[in-house]
Amino acid sequence: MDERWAIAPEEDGGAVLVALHPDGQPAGEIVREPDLVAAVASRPQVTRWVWRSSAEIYPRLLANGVRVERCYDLENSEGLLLGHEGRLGEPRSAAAAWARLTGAPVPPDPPLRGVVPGEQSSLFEVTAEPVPFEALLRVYADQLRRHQLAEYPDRMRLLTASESSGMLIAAEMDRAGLPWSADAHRQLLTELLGDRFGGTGEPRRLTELADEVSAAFGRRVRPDLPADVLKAFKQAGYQLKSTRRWELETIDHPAVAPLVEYKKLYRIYTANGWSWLHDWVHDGRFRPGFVPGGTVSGRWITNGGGGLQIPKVIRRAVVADPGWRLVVADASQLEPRILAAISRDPALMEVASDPGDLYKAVSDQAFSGDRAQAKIAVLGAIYGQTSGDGLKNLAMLRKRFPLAVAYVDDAARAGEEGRLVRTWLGRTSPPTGHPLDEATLEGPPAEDLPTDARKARAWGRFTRNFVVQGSAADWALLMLAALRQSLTGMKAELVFFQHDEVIIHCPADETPAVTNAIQSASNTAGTLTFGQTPTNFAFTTATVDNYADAK
DNA sequence: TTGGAAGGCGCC
DNA sequence: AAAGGGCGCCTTCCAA
Repeated sequence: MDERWAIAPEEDGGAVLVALHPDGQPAGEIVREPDLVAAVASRPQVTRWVWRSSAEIYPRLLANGVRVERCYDLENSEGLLLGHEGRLGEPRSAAAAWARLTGAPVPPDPPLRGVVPGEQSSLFEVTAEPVPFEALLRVYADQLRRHQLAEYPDRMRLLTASESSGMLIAAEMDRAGLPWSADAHRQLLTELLGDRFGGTGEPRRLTELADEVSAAFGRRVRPDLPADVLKAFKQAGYQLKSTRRWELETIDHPAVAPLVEYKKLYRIYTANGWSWLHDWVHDGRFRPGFVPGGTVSGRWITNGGGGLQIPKVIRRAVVADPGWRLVVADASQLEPRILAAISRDPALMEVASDPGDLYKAVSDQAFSGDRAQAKIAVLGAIYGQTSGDGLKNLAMLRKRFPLAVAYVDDAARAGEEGRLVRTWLGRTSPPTGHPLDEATLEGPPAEDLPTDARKARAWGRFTRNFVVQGSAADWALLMLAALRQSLTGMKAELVFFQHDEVIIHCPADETPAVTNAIQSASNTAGTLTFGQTPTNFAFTTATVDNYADAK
């Protein structure tokens, strides 16, 4: 019933494959077949395919109408195992893993990015070094052994299995695409930005706003040059540190309003304007190129197109096909609920057992009904707030939810002391010295602390957030896998995923079943990931024709 | 010409 | 209320 096979493509379109024992050893003869797609399609009894890389194989299967139930993605799992072993950043290709097993020189990974807009993502697809099939089998067996050495082997197995499942889902979502109306998008752009000068030039509205800014200063000022803007304000008697919106809005000057509006529209023009539409939307679909586990914390990224940063105002262009609907579902206040589950704080779990407004419930417990204060305190604890009311409120939070606050405080201390932290399922933070810490630690205003101490603090804020954000990503993978499972046999398709939100495109008559599937996937994921806890991972679900109507 | 850093802002 | 976590993308600026 749990039948697993290893498979590898050959250059001529064929494949080599073999049945496997549970310990990864071959359970029969290695066979060669002339057609990879047929080899998979003719073995529906196989419940898990072990392969080097889903990106290498699965798009081809999907293009030929073949779906698989589960897979084990060797290179993705190698990355997770290396991370757990404190070796994040070492090459994770099958060739590298094989080289480490044999003591040969370890080849570096091929670069991750650089795909053409609109094409399928292609991790390791182009330049991956070939590995003998036997090497693949050996690496697999060794990975099974390394799972056993993990801090929590069962959780580690769940992690690699669910992220492998994420790989399948990513490929399926990219194949389906997010329904996108180019006409609606163009109409929206014209409403917001006006006609373009000469048909393809700068939009009229941007020109007008730039003129208003200049008029307010009494001289020509280019709003997209921060240095120019700062100089102009200085001459007008305002000493600003930056031209960030929140700082601009603290002063009273006639240039502020048109400037802020200009920035907003300029951003839409450059990031999601006509050229974006041309590059990224084809045949009524936007295909972002999802990359599961693309960030160290396990959140997904997209391979170009800014797929996870679609501005709210642009969502008007996401339109269901005729007779179809979009079921838009997002997990309510996910991160505090995750914190409840991982810290096992009884009071916070009690609060999180209610699907209703969590911040309201916290404020009833600890902030005499002040929801805003409660929200600041909770988010401050998760993010590592360093100043302001959050600190004062943190004391209150600590009193009522001691285990929850201690959990993130411990993670912060671990980071400050240079130790690793892990998500619930075992995804592990990068060691200090990872390129990330240089990037993270620049910046903030000079404190009265030596550089080293400031860096340690910043790294502590990172590890503090890592355990919550990353465990949320753990949960999301299992939720997606469960949801995919319950959608099999239906016409409904998963078409979008963004951290704590999913969109399913389905025929109108399937919407009740889809809505049920989401809540049950959420419950399943909660128990599978964290075991039995009272925590409720509530979803708010909206059935709409247009994404912009979802909230 | 190209590549990286910095400024800024979109999403969660 | 303050500017704390994770990202991507576009721009300008500057050095190679």
